[in-house]
Parts: sequence; structure tokens; C-alpha cells
Amino acid sequence: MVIRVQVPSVVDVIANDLRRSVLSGELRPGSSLTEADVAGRYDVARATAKAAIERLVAESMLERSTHKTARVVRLGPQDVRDIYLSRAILEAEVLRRLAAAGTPIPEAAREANAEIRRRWNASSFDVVEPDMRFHTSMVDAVGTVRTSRMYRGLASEVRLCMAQVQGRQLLSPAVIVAEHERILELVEAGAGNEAAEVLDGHLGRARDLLIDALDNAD
Amino acid sequence: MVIRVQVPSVVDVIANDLRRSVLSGELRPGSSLTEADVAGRYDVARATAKAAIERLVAESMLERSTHKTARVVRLGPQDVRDIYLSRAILEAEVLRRLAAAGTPIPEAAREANAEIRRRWNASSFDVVEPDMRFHTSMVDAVGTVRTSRMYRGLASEVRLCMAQVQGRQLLSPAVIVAEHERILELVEAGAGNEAAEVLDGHLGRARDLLIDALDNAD
DNA sequence: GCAACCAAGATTGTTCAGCAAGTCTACTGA
DNA sequence: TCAGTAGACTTGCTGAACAATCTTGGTTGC
Repeated sequence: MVIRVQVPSVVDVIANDLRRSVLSGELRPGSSLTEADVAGRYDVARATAKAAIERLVAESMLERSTHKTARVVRLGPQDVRDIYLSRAILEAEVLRRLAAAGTPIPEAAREANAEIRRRWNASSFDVVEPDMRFHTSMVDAVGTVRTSRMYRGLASEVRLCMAQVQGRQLLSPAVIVAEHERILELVEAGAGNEAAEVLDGHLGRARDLLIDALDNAD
Repeated sequence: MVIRVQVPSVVDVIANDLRRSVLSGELRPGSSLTEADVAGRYDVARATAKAAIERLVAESMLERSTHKTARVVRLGPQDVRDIYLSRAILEAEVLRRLAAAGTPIPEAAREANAEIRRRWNASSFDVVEPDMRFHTSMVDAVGTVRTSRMYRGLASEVRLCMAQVQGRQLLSPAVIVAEHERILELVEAGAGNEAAEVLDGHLGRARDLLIDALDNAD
């Protein structure tokens, strides 16, 4: 088995760091990002900065139209609805197929859920990372690189939302753990339809709380 | 209602034309595409050619790694399986939701299917375009821009496959029309599970024939 | 006071020339 | 025959430049 490594280019590194800045809230939604800004900040040529910006535009973390300067996207209620409906569509069918095929529950999903519980026990409410890890590992379990990639794109937008609401109260970790567990049980029992139904409720509740938090933001 | 138009940049135009070249089979799978090639072919600067190439790499129509020259992707059986499984996951759940919500069948879907029948009656076997139009219009009917965008990406890869097999015998238009019709009936009757099942068979047959055609290609 | 207008500055789109670094190829010498 | 290598080719990135477009803030006319 050959391991292929990709030497990261300067554009890669800058794009990654910009992504980190946006997701950490360091770059506020709506704030503008000039090519010269980026070029100056990282001390690179403008062409390099441009490429990095264009990459983030392609993954819809920044937005811009011709001759306008890029801005950090601000996701509204309609976006959240769209994102969560897309998630539900993808993940519901994934659960059905995992259940129908009798695919064993991936260890990563159980571990992610256990991590949420640990943080909850440690009185932490910041469970976004393990929560997304739970969902992505379920999707990964069907073994479709394209489906996984699509879901990853949605997950990235969810994290962008989280950056906007900055730790406002969302779904309680206790509820999350319980609902995840219920989903795992149903999938394991081969009850795909029921699992999909629970997932729909789970995502629906998360979506509504997120929209509320968004309304009260800024 | 304001209509926003986007002035296309040179990079846009070149990327579009390259895409057309790849999908038309003018650029064979596996053939390499140098930045200087593209720059020369369209008489633009290398930076511009580079941007266009990178855009097609991002939508996985070309592939390349650092310091290597870009090549037109050649999709193998494993890719086809991956693409069709992703399609099935997305579209099956879409059908379930359309059926459950009682969403009326989009006119575009009926029209696309009628077009397939017309071409079949005119003894034409080239029904890829209206076929994809049928499927995308069903996905569009759920009204999720992100889901539609994801499906469009998959559809693009399907067209890329078609370019590779260059009009080899695939699913018969007569079969396609009949199965599409059956799907519409079931969705209309609110029978989501059954519609999803028929779709699975439909896509499965198309996938197998495509893989066969791919084996006999080049 | 306010709206339309205009000019200056800022920003993007694109080009050109060039260098460093990595990749590929075809030849050489063992 | 084949490993090694020199040279050609290609990509990554830079810096400077210019046109086209956008933005801003002041000015003019009402």
C-alpha cells in the first residue's frame, strides 16, 4: 500500500488559515476581505491571495461577484433551513441504507457520542465538534467518497453558522447524546424508517434552535 | 424583483469552453492539459489559464497534483458505482419527501420524459440530456438549492462518463420512459418507499450497463 | 435639505517577464 | 540491460503594470 502525500502549496496554507479565521469568528460575517489585505497579511503576491480567496468562494465560505471585494458570508434563517434540509435528505437515506445492509455501527460514531457525554459531564456545552463527528462518521460508513464529500461541505456550513452564533445556547448535550443513541439502536435493529424519523426530529430541533440563536445574534 | 446578472470573466469563458471540450469528447480522458497549452489555445496569460484549469480541477473534471500537469479524469467502474450510489441516496430520499409532502410533479419532469419518448419514436438513442433533465427537475422540486447543487455535480460526472463511452448502447429509451413514468405515478400516489425502490432498480440497471460499456471502451 | 452627478481613490481582472523548484525524458556509461 | 543523470519542460510564485469597474465623498443644481 502506497501512501500518497500532497505537499501543500502556499495557497493551500493560506486558504486553510483563512478558513480557520472565519470559523473561529476572528473574521466576522459580513466583513470584507480585500486581495491586498490577504496579500499583506501573509506577505504573498496578490495573485496568490486571489487564488486563496477564490478557493473559499468556491466552498461558499466567502462570497463575491465580479469586481466586488469578497465578504465573509452571513447565513440567514433561509440558509439554515436549506442546509438542514439537505443534511436531513442525505443522512436519512444513509441511515436507511446502513440499517438495510446491516452495516455495523462505526466505532467512530460511538466514540464521538461518548465524547459529547464526557464534555457534558464536565459541564461543557461546546460539543459542536464531536457532534459533527458523529454525523459524518455515520455518512462515511456507507463508503461513498462523493456522498462523504458532499456531507462534509454541509458540515462546514454548519460550523460557519456556529461561528455566527458564538456559543449561544443550542440543543442540550444531554438531548443530543440520547437522540444519537436512539438512532444507533434503531439502525442496529434494522429499523431504517424509524431511524430516519428520529433523525428528522433531531435535526429539526437543532435547526429551530439555531435559527432562534441567529435571530438574537448581532 | 431584481435580476442580477454576472458579467462573465475570461476565466469563466475559458473554463466553460474547456468543460464543453471534455464533455464533448474532444478532450479524451487521460489526455494532459498544460497551462501553456490552454494559454496558447485561447491566447491568454498563463495565470488566466491556470485559474481556469484549477476551476475544473475543483469540480473534478480534471485532476492534478502539485507540480504535475492536469489530466482529463478517466472514471473507472469504482467511480461509476460511487457516483450512482450517491445519486441513489440523494434522489431516493427526494422522492420519499416529494411523495410525503404531496408536492405536485414538476412540469419539467413530465416534459423531459416526453422528450425522451419523442426521440425514441424518432429512432434516436441519444437521450442523455432529457434523461438527466428528468432527474434534476425531480431533485429541484424539493426546493433546496444546496441539494440541487450537489446533484448537479453528480449529473456532471455522469455526463463525463457518457463522454467516455461515446454513444455505446446503454439503457433503452423505452425502458427509461416506462420506469420514469412508474416513478411519477408512485410519487403522485404518495408511495415514497415504492418510488424509491423503483428508482434504485432504475439507477442500478443504468449503472451496470454503464460499467459494461466502460469495460469495452478504449 | 436633498437628490443627482462627478471625480478621485480603491479594488479587481488580466497581462508580462522572470526565477526557483519539481517532474519528465532521453541519452550515457557501466 | 539498466541505473543515473543532464537538460528540457512544467508548475508555483513573485512583482510590476494597466485597464475596467466599483466606491466614496464632495459638489452642484434644485
